[in-house]
Amino acid sequence: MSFHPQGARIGVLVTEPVGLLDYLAPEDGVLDGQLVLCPLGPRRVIGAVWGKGEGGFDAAKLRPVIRTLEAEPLSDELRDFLTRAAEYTLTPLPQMLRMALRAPDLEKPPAERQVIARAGPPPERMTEAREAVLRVLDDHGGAGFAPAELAQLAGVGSSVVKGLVAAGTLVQHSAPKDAPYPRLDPDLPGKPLAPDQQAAAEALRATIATGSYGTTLLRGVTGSGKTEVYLEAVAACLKQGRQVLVLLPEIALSVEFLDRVEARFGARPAEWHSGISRSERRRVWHMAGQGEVQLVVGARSALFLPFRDLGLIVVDEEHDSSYKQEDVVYYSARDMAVLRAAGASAQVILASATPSLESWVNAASGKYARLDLRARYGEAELPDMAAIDLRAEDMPGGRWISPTLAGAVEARLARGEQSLLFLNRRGYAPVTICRACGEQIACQQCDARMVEHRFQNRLVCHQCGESRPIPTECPSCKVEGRLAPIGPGVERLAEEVESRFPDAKAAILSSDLFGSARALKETIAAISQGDSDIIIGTQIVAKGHNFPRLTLVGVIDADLGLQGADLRAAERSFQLMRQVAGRAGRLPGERPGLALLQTHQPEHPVIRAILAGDDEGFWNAEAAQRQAAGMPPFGRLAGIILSHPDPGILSNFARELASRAAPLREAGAELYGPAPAPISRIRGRHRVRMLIRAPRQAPVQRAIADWLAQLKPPTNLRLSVDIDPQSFL
DNA sequence: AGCACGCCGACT
DNA sequence: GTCGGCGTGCTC
Repeated sequence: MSFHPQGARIGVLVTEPVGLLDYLAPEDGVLDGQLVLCPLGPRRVIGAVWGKGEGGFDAAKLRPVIRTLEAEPLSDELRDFLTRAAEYTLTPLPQMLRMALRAPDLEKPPAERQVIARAGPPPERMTEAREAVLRVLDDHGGAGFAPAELAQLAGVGSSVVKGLVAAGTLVQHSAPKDAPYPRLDPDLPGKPLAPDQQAAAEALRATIATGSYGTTLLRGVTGSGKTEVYLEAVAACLKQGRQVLVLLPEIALSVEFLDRVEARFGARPAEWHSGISRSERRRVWHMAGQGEVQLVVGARSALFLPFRDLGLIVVDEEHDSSYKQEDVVYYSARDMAVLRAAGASAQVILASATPSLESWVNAASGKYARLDLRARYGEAELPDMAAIDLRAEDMPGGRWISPTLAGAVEARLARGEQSLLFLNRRGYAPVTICRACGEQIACQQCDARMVEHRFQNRLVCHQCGESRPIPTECPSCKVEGRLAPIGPGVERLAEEVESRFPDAKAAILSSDLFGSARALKETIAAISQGDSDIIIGTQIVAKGHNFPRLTLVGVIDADLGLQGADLRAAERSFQLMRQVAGRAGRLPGERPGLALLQTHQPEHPVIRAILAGDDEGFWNAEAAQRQAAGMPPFGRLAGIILSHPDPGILSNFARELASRAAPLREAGAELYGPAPAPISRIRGRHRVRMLIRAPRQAPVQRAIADWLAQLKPPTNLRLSVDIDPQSFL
């Protein structure tokens, strides 16, 4: 971290897209990483000192930095991380800096507040009110209360406090508003651990002791106590005096988590997410830089906090798709955590019951260490599972419930138990075809077929939400009355249930059929009370609702997620099927629940793995398939999205780009597209996308940068690059 | 990103 | 004749 004396030429990274600019160091000089206020045209902007100046700019035109800001300089570690993250994600460095400077009022001096402290002897005239004030102060060890706060706690007016200050008993002075966080005590005893938890905790403590980088995949189902285990690693890291970051996918989880931290370490950690107040945000940011916060619990953006000495990052529920940011900057928090930890000589713990394939493969190859926790007592066991081979069933057209499944439903009806029929397809029919000309009605904006929603009497595009009334004549050949719905959605399935089980009470759970979350909740509550005999649902039923009398789950089309262009289809399908099947419960003293999967390919590896409850087998099969296809994590993908208000300009530019793919090919990468993006138009901007696939070791980022540098995009064209996209349909 | 400059249409 | 639309270009 070098020092630049006054008047020296320095490079300053500003958050404007212009990026690195040269300035003259201000009076008293500056350090690398220091935050400075700079003149930029008529404006004043914040930047970070980024080494010596480039030197290309006319020395006579250099302007001096206005002043340095009162904040800890960004560490070499953080600046290095931002640089590497920018290169990895192909994000402009200024935008990366923006993420690291997400604290309010950086240009202002540290906020202060007035606090009261004891200063002299008791006042000559003591009153009841004055005694109350002094008692409160003494009870709290003379802690720094604000005047109003103190008066309120003592149950007196603020004039009493003022009077005591005037009498010299108390003194009012200013103190920094950004107070350090209460110390966590890692020496408090943790919960007693079972032997396998103990062993895992010991292994994690050993990785912390190395003081260097490493990543561990911690596998454990809900209830296996993985939180207790990684809290032991947190304790070890805190004992070393290093900071810890715990990333959680949802804020909702954090309240419970904060309580657990408090129970374990005696105080609450700092929080960082979109819901915290301005002043709290500022406090966390500054305290992270000063090393006055030991543990931050946060959303993915917490990865960009200016930690002084980060020793451990825990990514809880590492497979969660919300870790992949897909709006302003495209990045995967899991990958960025590893990147940051590598530069900070910190450890990473990826915790999950169902790890992503990426992490699983990294663990299998030895790149990550791996620890497994078994389920604890009291966990629901998986139901009995079996496939129904649809090729061997009598399935007349327009029917989707096989005789075998129907028989199982009848049996539950007879016993007064509930059945769940799962079909992950909203609406009545996914395809509407013209029997005269063969036309399938498609969305005009998207490359997708319109889905009939009979309750709303409309055709709806599930990509962009466009809808129109159901026509009676074919939009292509204009023939009347030959349009026919093909295939089932939950609404159509409900129709079949009604005709086959006329005496049963059925309920449909589909996200589009409820106006509000509350209406949905009420329906779910009613079902839980046993109001329905047969529940027909899309994937919203997978989300952990508990239906106590539900003993049968029938998956109408287990093949649905297996094919398709999306590379994560099987991965998601596996997790979804496992979750749905898990809804089938055991009644007290009865046999386990039953899950039946209707399929045309019972020998499919994914189906077999689901039936066998064989995670290991599934991930092996999935890994082999992705490897054969050269898909992630064995190959690399990048998605390019181009948008422009004018479709003509957009497609011309996209074609131009596509025709100059030589730099990509030289790096071993292939370019696919351009094709209309899944959402082909957003707020008046047309969108197309391209996909790049490359071998794992190929220098993709470099190749893409070279490729894009060939053409200057027309004004108003927006281009974003998504390295390692999660979905690319 | 802002902010200025600059070059063409509908108003006092 | 001017006010103002937003395309283009610059900021150390």
